[in-house]
Amino acid sequence: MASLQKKTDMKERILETADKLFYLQGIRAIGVDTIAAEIGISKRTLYNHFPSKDALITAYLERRFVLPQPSDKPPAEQILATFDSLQRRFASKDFRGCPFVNAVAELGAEDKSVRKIAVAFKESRRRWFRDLLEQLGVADADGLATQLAVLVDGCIAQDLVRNDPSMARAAREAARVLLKEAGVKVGG
Amino acid sequence: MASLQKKTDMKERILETADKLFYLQGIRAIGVDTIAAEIGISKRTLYNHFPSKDALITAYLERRFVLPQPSDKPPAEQILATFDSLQRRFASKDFRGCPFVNAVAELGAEDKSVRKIAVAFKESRRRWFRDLLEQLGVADADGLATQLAVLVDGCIAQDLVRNDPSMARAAREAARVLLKEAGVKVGG
DNA sequence: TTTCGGTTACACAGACCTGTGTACTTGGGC
DNA sequence: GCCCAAGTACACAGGTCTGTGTAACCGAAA
Repeated sequence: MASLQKKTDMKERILETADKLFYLQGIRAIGVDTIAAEIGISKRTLYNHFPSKDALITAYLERRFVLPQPSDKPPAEQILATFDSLQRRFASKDFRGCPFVNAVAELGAEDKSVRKIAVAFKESRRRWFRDLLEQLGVADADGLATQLAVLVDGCIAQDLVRNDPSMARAAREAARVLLKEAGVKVGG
Repeated sequence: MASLQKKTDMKERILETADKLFYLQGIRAIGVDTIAAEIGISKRTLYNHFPSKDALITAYLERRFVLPQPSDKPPAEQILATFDSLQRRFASKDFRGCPFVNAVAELGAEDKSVRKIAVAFKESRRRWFRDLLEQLGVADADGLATQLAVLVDGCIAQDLVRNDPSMARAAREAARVLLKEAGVKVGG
């Protein structure tokens, strides 16, 4: 089974490298040769693990589909912490927007499978907000969750263009006001 | 002077077509051959009007740099009308997100001139919001303007992925709450 | 030792890209 | 009628891309 282990290792190494290059430089900007060269493997090996670049793109996006860890912190705190976490990520030079939004922007709407993953991701985050808001007893949890999701993608887009992490603070402040207006007791 | 007229016409025709194709299908996805073929001109003619594809990309984005018309409607109404206008544009099948955000996503951060135009555009809209908020006597006009700009780009990104014009309504509702909280009297 | 899965090196097809070079046509102004 | 700017037709250089074909290699398991 050592060979099988090695096989999955190789697949993961390819995905890691593809992730880094696709995300930082763009999916269309990176060729499979570049990915193989970066790892130091032959292009043949890459194609033995993924049947096509499209499959690699799909796997890249699926790997980026990470849900927030469940937490026992108060829901309102979790919601606001989302924006603090974003602000920290904005500060990194390796942050370059939302990979799903970027992929849809790059590949166009005709690419069904990519758009499907992107929609699923956006909806999963909106639902995460909604569940927390329901725990808080917010009347229109669904509507407010949508507004929070808009704030998240808004500050991400703004930071992508401007490279200004304070966009996350602005979004956080807006979120705080919306929560308060919805009757949620909220701290700092 | 008829020939000069024709010359500018040709340049404008090239730009129009480049705009349509770049915006709907992506800058990297469209080659200069495709643009020339769509107009029915030779590639040589295109290169007689623009020295390079980069120049065409820059001109495309500059042409998209349209400021809102000055209006004598009440400032709060103008602000909220922004989101109504977005909602109408979302409903069109030809809407595919913000061309500036898309260009930065596609071409990467290394492309200085593209990013510069994108930043200028984002900032010009934020300033437009800020001026209106100052007319309304809002205390932190600058901060609130940033929040409104975040809402705009947020619902655009959401609609790009989801194709759901109601994202503009959600952003509008959030904007209404933020305005009210800032002490602005605001209608529906 | 033999076998075999995974990998390598490398050439190649076929497509597409940007940008140029060149000789030809066409139509309006003199 | 002639000129000349603008556009056309078309080949081509030189690069990139995805994906395949093939023969050799290497290390571990039988």
